[in-house]
Amino acid sequence: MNLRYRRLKGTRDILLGEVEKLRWCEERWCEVLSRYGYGEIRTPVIEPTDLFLRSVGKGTDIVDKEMYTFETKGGESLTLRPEMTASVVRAYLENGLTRQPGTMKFYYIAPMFRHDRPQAGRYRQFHQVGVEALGSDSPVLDAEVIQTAMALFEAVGAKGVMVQVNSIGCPECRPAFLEDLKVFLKDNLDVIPESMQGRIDINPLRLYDAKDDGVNQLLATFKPITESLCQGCRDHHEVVLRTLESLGVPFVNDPALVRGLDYYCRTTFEITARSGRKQSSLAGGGRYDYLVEQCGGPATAAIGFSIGVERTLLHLDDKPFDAQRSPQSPVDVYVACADAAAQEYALVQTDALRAMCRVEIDTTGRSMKAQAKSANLRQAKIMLVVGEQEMQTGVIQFKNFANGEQKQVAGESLPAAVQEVMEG
RNA sequence: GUGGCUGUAGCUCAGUCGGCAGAGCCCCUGGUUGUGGUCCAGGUGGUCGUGGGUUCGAAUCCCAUCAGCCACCCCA
Repeated sequence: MNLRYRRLKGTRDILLGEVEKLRWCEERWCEVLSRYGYGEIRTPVIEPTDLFLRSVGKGTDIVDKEMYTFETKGGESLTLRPEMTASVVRAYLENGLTRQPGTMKFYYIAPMFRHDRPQAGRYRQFHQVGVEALGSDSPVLDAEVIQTAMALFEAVGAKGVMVQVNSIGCPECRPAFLEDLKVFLKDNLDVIPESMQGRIDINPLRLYDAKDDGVNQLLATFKPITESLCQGCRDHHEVVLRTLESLGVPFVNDPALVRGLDYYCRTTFEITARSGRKQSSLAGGGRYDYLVEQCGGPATAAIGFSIGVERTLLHLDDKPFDAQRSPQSPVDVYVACADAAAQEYALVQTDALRAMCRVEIDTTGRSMKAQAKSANLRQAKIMLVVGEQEMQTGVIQFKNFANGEQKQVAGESLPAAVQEVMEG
């Protein structure tokens, strides 16, 4: 068909079968998250551009080339959120939650927007399920947060997921490491592809992200960041690893793991799935003890993560749902109508049924055969037939699909008759 | 931003050497003058992604272009 309108690149329509699978996952995730003490938060999808510039950070791909940014008529620069952490911190401050006692724990399942080139498990509008816990600097919380992420995968039956953990230090110990790293990288420029050389001064840690073999081998010869940590970070990291071990969370300590966002400190982690192709990185997160303060609030330690919903679903291919099932919703009672007058009569006569079950009135004017076929497709338990004769007598044809029996039921007795079948 | 693959009916796809545009499913109608899940018969539905070129003749060959998918990059 020559379509006049098409969906935008990297966006998609989610039809009934997949919606049900999504909701199945979401219900489990909400349940798990509430058991870990999280409450849902919903924030606007648009925010001031500056919120992301300053939190996620210039020099990151997200800010430099992936944000949906536009200007309003008033000249204000707005951005469709590319991630959730900055919004949650903003909301935390804006709603005066800094004075709440204890740790504030938020979760979200929400759409994000990034102008990437789409591919399997990667969209321009995609969903993340994630958490943000603000108000505690305890390494025990780090371990609990990582365990929470793993629990979310387990809840939907994701197999073969593994955590990589690292510590990238704090403003006290990281600068010295970064200086050493820069010097080291510049001494070995010939090994580093030109496309990556620009990062050395802006964000040298990101070289660890490179999948270039030469760079990887080069960095493997450099001292791991975990050996450059200050005592505080070192102790913190040790407790995180120890607690994860006690919890039985499967993890590997990976000093080459960094995160692409600027605000992280100390604990960072990533969760990957073992699978041939597809997007193997399913989730990422870490500590951000300085972000709240940087956003104008009181010094507040915090940690969070987010999971890519689409790629997690992709990884769940032994799913309990049939993606090919009918895109039409199931009903309990299907009302076949002979003509327009019968439709009008039927709508009024069956109105009371909607208090107890799902009712579809066929207003297509097709043949009775076609209408009955649809009743079957919609998995109806009962079909009512309304035509001229029924309108005159006030008695409606009532067919029970389960046993094929058909009887006549007066309009006022319909609710009782339907209820009997529904309960049987 | 770079590379690979694919575009034919609503869906899944055939289409040989360049020679009438096809199948299955879906949908509609009828068999059953008002009744499903089985069956039978018939029917609707096409800018062969788009534009150009070669040719007596192009879905098929050539060029361009657009779209989709996949991979790199990066990320979730």
